[in-house]
Amino acid sequence: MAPRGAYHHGDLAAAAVDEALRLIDADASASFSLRALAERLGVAHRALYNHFADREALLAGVAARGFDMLADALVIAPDAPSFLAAYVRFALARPGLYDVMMARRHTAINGDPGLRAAVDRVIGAAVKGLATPGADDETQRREVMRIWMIAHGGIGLQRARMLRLRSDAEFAEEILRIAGF
Amino acid sequence: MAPRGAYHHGDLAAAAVDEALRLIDADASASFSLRALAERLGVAHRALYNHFADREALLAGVAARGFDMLADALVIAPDAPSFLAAYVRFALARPGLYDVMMARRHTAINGDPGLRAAVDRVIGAAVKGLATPGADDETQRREVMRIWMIAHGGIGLQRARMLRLRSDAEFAEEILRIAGF
DNA sequence: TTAGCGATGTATCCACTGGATACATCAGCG
DNA sequence: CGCTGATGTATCCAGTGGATACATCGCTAA
Repeated sequence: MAPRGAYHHGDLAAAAVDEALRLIDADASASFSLRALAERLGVAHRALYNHFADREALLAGVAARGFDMLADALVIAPDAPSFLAAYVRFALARPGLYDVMMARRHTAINGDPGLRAAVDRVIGAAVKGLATPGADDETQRREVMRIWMIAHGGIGLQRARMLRLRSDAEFAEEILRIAGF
Repeated sequence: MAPRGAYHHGDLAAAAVDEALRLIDADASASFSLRALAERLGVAHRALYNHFADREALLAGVAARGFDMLADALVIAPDAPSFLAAYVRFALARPGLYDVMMARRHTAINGDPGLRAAVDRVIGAAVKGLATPGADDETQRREVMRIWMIAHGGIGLQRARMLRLRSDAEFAEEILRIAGF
């Protein structure tokens, strides 16, 4: 909307999402305060409310950007095993962001068109990246769900250290075997 | 420790965990404040700090109780499909509690002996409930991980409405097929 | 050219939160 | 029977998300 030297700040909405991503990555959770975020942007904390209805709306913006980045990481996977590996790598590299993405509720996803579109990009990448030629649609759909469940569940359990594995590297190897690759 | 008419309140620690469970179930998240909890117990909010170091310690207590209840729900499952079904039923019936259980970090689980023991009860139930006779230990271990990943991941994706299924009932049916049962 | 309007940002306030410090109460043991 | 340590209370604090009122200034229409 405001490409260059626009008004007071430029494009505060985008800058806020950028900075929020940095803060989230920094301590692997979305525990930052709006005030800390605003201070880093050199702006009164209330200025953010001109672009986001509330904290939740800002996080929805962060989630949308996260799904976009995830889709970028997934579309280049040449086959199912590398697809799964790329997904796991993304989630373990940016755990705070992954949490924000996955914590968004149904209403948020369907309410925010940008967020919905980004999620759909990821789903599209999954359908293509996990396609098994010759299988009917129902089977393909189920295979996407199966891999996604194993990936998402494995990530959560590994992060909670419930699997008793020695390292993330060992986990990355193990999950491929478990998925049947 | 304080069985009957003990001191001022009786057993505030246990009562606090009970009441926290109610609040968590009520709005499907652990968003309650210590003050609201204390008020319901008829006690100054600071009294809780005589039993829990901080909010996180209280939630660790809640998580321990959650794992105990989950283990109770799992040990009676006669075979692998009913085990999976029971796990999913528990998590979808008490989403707030399930989140609290799964959000506990490595340090919390290993630091609190009660929590650790409760987690081990669940793992023990899984190993028994999912046992496939005649398979070697490594295979059994991997099968436990596979089902747990599918269950935990499926639950998370279903709750975020990422799977595009019509209802929790449909999900419960679908996940059994996906697990290969 | 300029008036003023709407978008953006600021100043200040509020109720509420988790947590800290200091003190009061009282069960049970010597 | 008096002391002590466990338990609970009173009060304070800085920090939080959010609200209301106002200031700034680019853009557009006359």
